Amino acid sequence: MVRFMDKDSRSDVPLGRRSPMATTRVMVADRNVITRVGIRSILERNSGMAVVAEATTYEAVIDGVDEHGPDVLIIDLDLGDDTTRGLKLCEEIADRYPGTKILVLANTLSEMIVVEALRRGANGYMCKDEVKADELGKGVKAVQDGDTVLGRGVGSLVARGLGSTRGVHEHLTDRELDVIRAVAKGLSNKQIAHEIYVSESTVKFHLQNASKKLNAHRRAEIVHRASAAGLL
Amino acid sequence: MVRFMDKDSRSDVPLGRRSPMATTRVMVADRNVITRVGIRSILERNSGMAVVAEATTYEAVIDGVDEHGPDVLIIDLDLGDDTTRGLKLCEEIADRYPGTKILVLANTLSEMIVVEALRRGANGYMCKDEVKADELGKGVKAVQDGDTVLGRGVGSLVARGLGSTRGVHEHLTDRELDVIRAVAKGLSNKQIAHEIYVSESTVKFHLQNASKKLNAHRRAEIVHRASAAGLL
DNA sequence: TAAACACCTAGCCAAATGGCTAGGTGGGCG
DNA sequence: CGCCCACCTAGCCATTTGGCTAGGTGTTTA
Repeated sequence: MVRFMDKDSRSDVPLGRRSPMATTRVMVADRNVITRVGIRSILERNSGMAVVAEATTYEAVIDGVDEHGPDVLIIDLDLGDDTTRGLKLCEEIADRYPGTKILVLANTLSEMIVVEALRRGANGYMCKDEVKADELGKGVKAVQDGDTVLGRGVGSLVARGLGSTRGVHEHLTDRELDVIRAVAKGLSNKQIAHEIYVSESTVKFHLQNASKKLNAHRRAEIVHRASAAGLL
Repeated sequence: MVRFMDKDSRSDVPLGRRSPMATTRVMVADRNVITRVGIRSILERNSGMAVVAEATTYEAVIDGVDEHGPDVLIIDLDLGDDTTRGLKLCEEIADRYPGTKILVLANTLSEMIVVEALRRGANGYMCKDEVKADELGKGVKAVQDGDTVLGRGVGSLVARGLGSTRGVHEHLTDRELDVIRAVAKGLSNKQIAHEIYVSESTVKFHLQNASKKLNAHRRAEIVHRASAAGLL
């Protein structure tokens, strides 16, 4: 079952279905102290859950999950300078620790990232700026129950995306990202070619492919979209 | 006095200097519930301060300050779709309510925004992702005391910036921002000209000026910088 | 093994861009 | 009153770009 949390769909979330004594054990991964404290407060006070571990780096997430085996991992994919690594982390956790459900709590809302995260094993995706206090606890409970949760705004975004393009799961390759990052620095194709030791043609090739994947037609737009997706 | 919070300079913050009974009254403006709860927890539990009001929109900030007259306003400049409005808000608060000190707590760290905020009356600038739990309370106390506080990373950034370019306070005009936002959408100069009802020459003119101010040489770089500064 | 994929290269051409000079207007401020 | 500033326009020209077609390699995977 997939739960959308747009509008007033909150009423359909069945509360008290689970054994009331089984405290949900949560782990929080976010580089931001304020956010960690906030999540802890909300979860422990209002939902009777226990935050058993925290992490601020990609490495610490693995260690924490391994050591504490939480029921749910709330994670911000951006734990360093590379969101892509957060996605890989999702995959690894989902793979090695199937008992731990993953709820992504992101700063930015990008269709591409959402789809990628879900594809790689995340059980839910919510946006920090959109989520209401009570929704957080409900979201955690839902993913623990095995549901897929899409927070406010996320659901409609994905639905819209799925309708428009067939694949959508088209993610940028490493090389394409290299080129995009260079473009963001204001380099010309020639300069980029020189920087990454390939011909100018190759740079253009990667850029063309990236354009199609991001549905952009100008390098400025590519940079904008990549930036909005937290990719650079 | 300006306090930098890089490295281990925390030891030089004089604690207990103020009357121990005068509880600091704080107002928090941030669209993100988690952040609001987090700040409240940190401040009330560890520093004995009181969060007397919260706000999630630009309008509500003014109302809250007017009604509660907090000692310190902790604000995220990005309360909507336009960070520029947050800057104007700073100016207005500093102007009309000099009794309320302003501590900006930003998501992103951009030299331009920092300088602009301070120029318009903010008393401190900290970055959410960099700040440590204890620094938040100390920062609030410091701005209340009339000091200017620059959080970890912010101080060095500004110092570096001040040394490099003479002016730096060069901020983008409204029109330049219009054009940059259009560029980010992937429009050509011709399309932009049509969209904002000016000639193509004018679009190029604004872009050239923006290039100089942002020290960029290609539109992709302009978009990147503006994006990093939270301007689009 | 064949397909799929990331990656690399070449050339073509119209269109867009960057970098400049050289003008114009109206509003605000010392 | 000048002066600065945001804003608007024009033209020039070398360079860059977008979009295309048409190849090539090596690795992974069904």
